[in-house]
Amino acid sequence: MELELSLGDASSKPFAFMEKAHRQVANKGLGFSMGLGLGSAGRDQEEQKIHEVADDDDDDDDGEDDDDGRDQRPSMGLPLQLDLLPLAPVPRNQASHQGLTWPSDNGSSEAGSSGNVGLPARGLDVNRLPSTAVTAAAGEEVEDGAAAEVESSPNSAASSFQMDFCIYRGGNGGTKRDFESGEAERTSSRASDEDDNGLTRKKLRLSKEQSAFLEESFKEHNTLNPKQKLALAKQLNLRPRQVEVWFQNRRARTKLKQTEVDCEYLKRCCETLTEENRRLHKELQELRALKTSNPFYMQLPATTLTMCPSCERVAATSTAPSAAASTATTATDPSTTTTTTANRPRFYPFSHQPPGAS
DNA sequence: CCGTAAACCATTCTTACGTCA
DNA sequence: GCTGACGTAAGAATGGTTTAC
Repeated sequence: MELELSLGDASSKPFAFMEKAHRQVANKGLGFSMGLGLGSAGRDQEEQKIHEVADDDDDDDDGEDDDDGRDQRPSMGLPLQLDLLPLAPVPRNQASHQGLTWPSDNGSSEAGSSGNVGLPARGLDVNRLPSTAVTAAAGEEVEDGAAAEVESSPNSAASSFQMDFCIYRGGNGGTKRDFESGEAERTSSRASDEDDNGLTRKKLRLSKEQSAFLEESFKEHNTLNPKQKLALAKQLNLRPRQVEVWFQNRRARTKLKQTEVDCEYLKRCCETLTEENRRLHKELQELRALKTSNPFYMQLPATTLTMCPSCERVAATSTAPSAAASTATTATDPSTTTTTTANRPRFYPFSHQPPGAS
């Protein structure tokens, strides 16, 4: 589990997707449902559709995949639906979303266009290039030397934050996407190993402020459209590629954590089913033994087995089978009489309360 | 069918941190 | 208590692949 970082006050309105999630809980009463696609190869084999609703843990945002059609590939196999009760609803993150605005598809919201919007009010502007670096970057991209100038104590968040924004690539290490982004390219740590003096190592990590802001953004949308990406990059003074990569890695972490949760749940299911199987085997042996000792036992037609309305089990006693069946039939609603085998209730001849039914 | 963009995935690499001699 | 080597977890970044359009 991760600690959530909070920014600003805690009185902000919950995010839209959380409201949606709560509606789902209210309407369906499902807190956790999971489908497993079985029988198909490749990625569909492990296709999982997870909706973990109202979970305060930050790895719960898979529901946001609904925003993006990519993850909606239908499972090829027959899905196995598993449901869990909803977790105790905890007030969703206490973080403020002040200033976090998302550009719509038509670009109506220009979150990053103004220096007064969003993080700059919290001091992100301090991470802009120092004057020397800006000067160096005026005609060309900032050289590694500029980053070396500002390198300071790694324990200082502010200083590292500033440094993060001052590390730029020398200009030849960009990927295709970096090139296409047209942004000043920050150096990767790999490239930075070949420093001028070979002694300094550039910081790779994003600052806490940047990560927190990205985290908040991820809670809002776990995928980005190009405009959102650009706006975030502009707000955080990062390359769009960095924002893209951060979201990709964040989705991967979310998926990994969810997979771990699913694995634990399936393990418990497996244990339960194993126990059920063991119990049924034992029951079958007892029935066979009983049949051997009393050949007339279990000669009743299936239509005489009646569902007990209280425990939803077939009513029966260890007394004379015909009498028990007839009394049970007359004592219950005839509509509960079981005649099919497709949904045949379990038969517990030795106790009214099924094992483990507590 | 082909090209492109976006997302995913596996992997590498860096950094921070804990442990221990 | 301090220090450096070492191991490890977390996260940033990369290249290849898949998928939708």
